[in-house]
Amino acid sequence: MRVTIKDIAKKAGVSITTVSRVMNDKLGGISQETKERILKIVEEMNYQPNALARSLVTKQSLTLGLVLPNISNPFFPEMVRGVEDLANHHGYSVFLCNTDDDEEKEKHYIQLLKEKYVDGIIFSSNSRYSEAHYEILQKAHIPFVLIDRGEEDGNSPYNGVFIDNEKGAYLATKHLIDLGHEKIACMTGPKEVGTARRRILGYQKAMMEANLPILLETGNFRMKDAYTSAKKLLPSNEISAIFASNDVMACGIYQAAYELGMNIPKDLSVVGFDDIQLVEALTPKLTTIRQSSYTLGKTAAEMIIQDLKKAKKETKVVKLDPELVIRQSTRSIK
Amino acid sequence: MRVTIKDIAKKAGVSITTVSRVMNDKLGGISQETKERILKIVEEMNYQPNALARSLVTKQSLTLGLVLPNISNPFFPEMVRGVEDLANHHGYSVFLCNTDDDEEKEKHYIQLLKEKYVDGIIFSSNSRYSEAHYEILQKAHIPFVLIDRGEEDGNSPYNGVFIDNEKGAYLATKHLIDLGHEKIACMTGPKEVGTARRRILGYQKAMMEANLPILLETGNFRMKDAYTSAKKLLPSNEISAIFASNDVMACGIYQAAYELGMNIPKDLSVVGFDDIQLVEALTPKLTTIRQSSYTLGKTAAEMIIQDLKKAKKETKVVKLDPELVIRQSTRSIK
DNA sequence: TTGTAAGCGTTATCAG
DNA sequence: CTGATAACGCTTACAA
Repeated sequence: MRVTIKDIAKKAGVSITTVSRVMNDKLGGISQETKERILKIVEEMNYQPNALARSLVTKQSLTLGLVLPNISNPFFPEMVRGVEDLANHHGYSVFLCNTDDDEEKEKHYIQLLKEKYVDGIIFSSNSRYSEAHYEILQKAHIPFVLIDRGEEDGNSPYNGVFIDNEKGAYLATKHLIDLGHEKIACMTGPKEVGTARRRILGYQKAMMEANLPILLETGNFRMKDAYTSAKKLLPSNEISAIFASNDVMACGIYQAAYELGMNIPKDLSVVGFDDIQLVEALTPKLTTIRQSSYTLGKTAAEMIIQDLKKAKKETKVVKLDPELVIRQSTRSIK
Repeated sequence: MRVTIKDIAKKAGVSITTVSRVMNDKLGGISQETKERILKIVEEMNYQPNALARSLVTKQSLTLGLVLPNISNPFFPEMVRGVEDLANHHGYSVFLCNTDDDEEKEKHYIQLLKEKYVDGIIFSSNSRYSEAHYEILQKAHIPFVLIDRGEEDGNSPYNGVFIDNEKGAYLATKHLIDLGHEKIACMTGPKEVGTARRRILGYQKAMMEANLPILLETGNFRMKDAYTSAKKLLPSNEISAIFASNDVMACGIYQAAYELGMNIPKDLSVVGFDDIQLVEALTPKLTTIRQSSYTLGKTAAEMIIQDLKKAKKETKVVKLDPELVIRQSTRSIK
């Protein structure tokens, strides 16, 4: 049996109330002497309060739920780390839930988290935008904040933290334009995915500003598809640069270029999006748009924890700025 | 206020005991009629039992703690996924804890997990083997299983799941030998790290069996160090193959070879270790040793959950078999 | 087939 | 400065 507050009280010859007070540093006013005596016994008996019992009465579990599609997707680990760091810093623990973008699993987890009495949920939903997900969340009556996905409708009625995807794509494209490129293709993600759409928008904006022709080619956010598309695209056009709307696709393009005997950046400049770790291992190192998923996670955790403290809730949406990281896959052709 | 068992009982005109019984499918014998009535009300009022309260009396939280150095390390996400999948399958949730290999944090988290009343802990400790970590765990009196790290002393007194590192290195080296290579170098990790040492052992075993000369070069498990070492090593020797004891170092070797104008696999065969995701994005694709971290996680979770069910505890150590994945970075020179 | 009541380990209220 | 005692939401003998 585990040591409980009762055991401490008995051994110290005081009431459990008193023990509770010293454990929680309640100002109540406890003589220095008893305080020290109790603390010593606590130490001796290696007593740790039962958080379950405590939460039952205080009505807060100091626990958050983190719901995301799949931690194995290289985008998420950093984000998780951000969440965990900040949560822990504020005394919160976090439950990790992988949904595989499956609505049934999402439902299941939200219910589970509710049973576990989490104080808040950080939620990254299915890529395909759907009100349904958020309804489930709403119904659970647990404060939540969306993360990464769900940016699409500007005036979101929910708390959220996102990356400014349009801006990122704009920066990437602008970089190529500034280097003197004119035939610049955009390898896109699936059109139904919000982040993919926003990136296309950013590309188009930059191209239109420079009065250059739009050239879209779909790669579905996948290495293989990007490889295939590039294999077709590159030989037939005089494209001198590609903006790949994620890094994984940039890898596919690297492969295609390699097989076509094209040198990057000599014959082809490439910019990616994400700045996932592997990108530094490529030859040449990939110039890309960094979206700090760590900051994303940290910000989301911060938001929800602050929210929990406040009485009056207000909806807040944060958009983080992406950043161009110039490495070796682009070159000036002026 | 949240709906409680009382609310349901009142609305259904029964005692809370009865409600509890239907919620838990206790055989007790409940009339079909009342059962259905209660279930309907539960549905209507969207009632979910409070797991905290339940755990308080049942003495089990259906919760596990997963303690690891850093989820951002590309080795872990898959492992986490394995743990989570299996845990969830058995109705367990998991708390994620990042320790950064810091002993203070480890202590902190173990205490926290104890407070949260987790039923078991899956623990991946500091690379440097130290009894201290395990003592802390022991003292918490929570069942635990070590994962990945801690393999070193064969007759471990603790439950654990590991990869057979020696065997993996042996397989890698043997593969190169079978291809006809004779001057095979081994790029090693830090000698103090157990996994690194075991991989050296495997390499040496294969080389000695074939009567070939040992050639060790340290790369510290890091890309940059491997790059530097390779840059020095490759020009001066007639090395035709390298076994890199992790994939990240293989990347460094790729870079060095590229800059030295050596073609992989024409001029140099390379085998890695880990099979991290990025490896398929390399050109040419890396031949490597796959250690299924997913299985690692899954097995660990399985072990601890089984352990929780049993009355008589017995220490168990599982060693998983690594697997050679042949891709395009090696070639026969017979 | 159902209900009463004790108890899980805490905190919070109120009294002294 | 300290202590009874109720309460949190649930499960589980034991009764009926």
